[in-house]
Amino acid sequence: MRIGELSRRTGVSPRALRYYEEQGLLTPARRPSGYREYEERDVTTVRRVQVLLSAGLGTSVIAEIVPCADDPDVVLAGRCPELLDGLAQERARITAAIDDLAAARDILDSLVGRPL
Amino acid sequence: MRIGELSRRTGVSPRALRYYEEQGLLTPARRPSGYREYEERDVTTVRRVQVLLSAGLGTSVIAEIVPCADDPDVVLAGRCPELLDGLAQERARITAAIDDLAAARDILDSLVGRPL
DNA sequence: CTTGACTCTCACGTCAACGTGAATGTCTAG
DNA sequence: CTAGACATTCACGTTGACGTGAGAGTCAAG
Repeated sequence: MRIGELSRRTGVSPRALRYYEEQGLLTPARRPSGYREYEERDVTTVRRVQVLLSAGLGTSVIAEIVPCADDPDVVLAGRCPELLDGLAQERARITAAIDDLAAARDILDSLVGRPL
Repeated sequence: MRIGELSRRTGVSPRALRYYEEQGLLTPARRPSGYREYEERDVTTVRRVQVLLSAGLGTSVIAEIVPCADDPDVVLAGRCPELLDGLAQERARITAAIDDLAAARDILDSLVGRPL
């Protein structure tokens, strides 16, 4: 499929999809015309990328993750052992971020007079 | 106290403190020399600002909140009724952000093979 | 009086994930 | 064959919360 269809099916702008390629998150084939040709699995990849981005992961980190999880069935992990450390760190970062948000929400609540 | 001490006591850079003033989050007095003179309560204010910033609130929103909570004892809320709506929205935003982060964390876990 | 730490005000630089044209080429339906 | 939708590659613009000098004034200590 071409970039427009992938864009519609994922809700991600063509510009963003080209940006993902520039960052190494996607590597679509090219037609003789230069048009990008995407695969079905790229739909899944793009969705996964979106979630990870919203989690605050940078494109460089995601670029390391994506190829390790290229088989959606096996979904496994031990494939890229050297990533486990980094992923654990990211997980900790996310947990910390959640805690921070909860703390900020508590502050808002106290400002509004809602008891903790 | 001057900007350096406030910086040390809050862990916030002088540049950031000047930025906060520019955004209306702080309004320190000035010495004849032009030096900023901060009060004790500014330490608390800065810390609160930090938490709210980390929660994703913009400086303009915080600028509206800070003066309404200037009395840390009264901590009350109804003082600025017109803010309640906005704050409720922000609260919802924070809650949504927490949910997103939790979802992303679950995805990371599934990638690592950890069961949900 | 001078040194050094501290402060001041511009004002441009940074980073991330794109948005937004501009100029041009490709494809497909009538 | 031609119009229109869709694609390409630059390349600069955006947003927020600051970082980073530059050039100059201030202040306490020796």
